[in-house]
Amino acid sequence: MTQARVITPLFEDFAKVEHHHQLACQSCALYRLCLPLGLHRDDLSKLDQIIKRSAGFKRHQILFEPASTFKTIFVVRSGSFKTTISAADGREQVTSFYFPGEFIGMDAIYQQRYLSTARALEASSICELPYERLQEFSATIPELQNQLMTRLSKEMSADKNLLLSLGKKTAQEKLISFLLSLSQRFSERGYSALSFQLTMSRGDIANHLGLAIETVSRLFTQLQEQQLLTTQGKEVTILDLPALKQRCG
Amino acid sequence: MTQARVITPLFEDFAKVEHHHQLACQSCALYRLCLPLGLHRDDLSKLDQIIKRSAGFKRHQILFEPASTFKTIFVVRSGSFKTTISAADGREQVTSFYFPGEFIGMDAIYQQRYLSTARALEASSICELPYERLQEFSATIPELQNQLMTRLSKEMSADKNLLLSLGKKTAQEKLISFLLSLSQRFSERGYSALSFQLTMSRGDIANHLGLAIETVSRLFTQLQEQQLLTTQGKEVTILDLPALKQRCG
DNA sequence: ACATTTTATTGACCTGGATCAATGCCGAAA
DNA sequence: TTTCGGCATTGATCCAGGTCAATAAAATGT
Repeated sequence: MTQARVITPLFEDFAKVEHHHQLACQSCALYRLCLPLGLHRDDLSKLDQIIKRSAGFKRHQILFEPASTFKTIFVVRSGSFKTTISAADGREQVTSFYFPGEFIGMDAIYQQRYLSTARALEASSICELPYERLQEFSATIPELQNQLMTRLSKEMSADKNLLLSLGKKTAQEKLISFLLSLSQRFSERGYSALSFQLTMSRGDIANHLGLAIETVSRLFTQLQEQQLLTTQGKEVTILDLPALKQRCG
Repeated sequence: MTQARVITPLFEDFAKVEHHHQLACQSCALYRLCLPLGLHRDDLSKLDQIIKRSAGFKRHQILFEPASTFKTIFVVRSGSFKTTISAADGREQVTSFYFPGEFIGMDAIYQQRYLSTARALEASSICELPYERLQEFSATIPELQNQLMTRLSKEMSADKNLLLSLGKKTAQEKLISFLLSLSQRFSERGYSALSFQLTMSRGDIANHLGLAIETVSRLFTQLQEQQLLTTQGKEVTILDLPALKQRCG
């Protein structure tokens, strides 16, 4: 709870955006993490004009589903999202979590329709990038094209690392790898690397890592007993980062 | 063995390439599956000039490793490859298999170095696409840029589907899904969808699917007992495709 | 503030697939 | 054609993590 207070200010920065939908990229708190990074001033203002800043999403609200046709890549502006992919019989796999500055929906470019379902994990807002316009712009702005390819490639790298986790790691290694990846991403966003709020449920984490909820719960208990971290509900505080890094495989 | 004879002709088409390294894309047997698809005649000949057709790779030969710096995207011309990603302690996960017309190394764009190791599964050959030149060309050939993004997105889709397999499917469902994906890809390449040679070992399959070799072996036996397919060593013949599709989850 | 629902924890027990251990098979080298 | 070394198959046993069941503790709505 003490930590929640530390985190609040920046979340509020992002949240303010909801009251200024047409806030320019240049003055966005996410600038250095987001698509426009490295673009020239005038290219940026062109880009600015095609970006639609969308109104807020409520917890559990759906951003897109496999049914919907692909037109847009989404960038998280505030809050967080998860994507899930479904088997024919309804079993779901949580494929990724997305935080401010991250792109959602890039797997839809091939096939021109979304492969997964994206849902808000909390009150969140996004920017919409119309993919066709983005493509047009890319022709004249090489740096934009480069950014898009890099983003695709980055998500692919993350997916391949998750494949390694799911295929070869023990339950404890999976959870530790996951927490370290969150820690890394939070710290890139200016939050503490050692203490953060999980915006997803235990169920989401378990599903994402191919584990049962009960196993995740027991692992948290176990990691606390080993003095590696502490939890209070959704808050995680890392006590021994080096030890965790050493145990993630 | 009878089937091997059916398959041979096309493999030979691809193999001939090794004796004509500078064969133009326009006359390549893979044209309709490959990057140049949809490019105009003159754009294509420009692209042709930057592509290096490489000499043959032997079975187990390494195409690239994580140490090597990224300069090139590879396209399989004949044969097949696997990529593996390693944990700190040496455990490896086979992340993908690649067949003619498929792109290897796209996860290296972000970070500008290869994340994985790529090895030939059999005698194989490739085309090298220098990434920087490709980027330059993309600026003037929108269709090329589109093709690249689509390829990235396609591999990402495949990875997400594998995540679903690894995270939520039973051993049998994993193997069936894998075989159906191979069947699909072989048929796209003009081979039989119902009878094909596995170019990878049981060990590679097991590793890829997060299973033990013994489990894969038992599953093949089991699927044969259920009259769903037959195997003779590396050759698989699907007997009941609808039943398999129904059992893959 | 209270009731209701959802989410998390903990314990007892079970099982799918891993591991260990032979044995069989096939292809390359001589 | 024989021998050798890596693959593949099959059986016996084991265990990490799943499932089932009961609380407990948060969220959420009224």
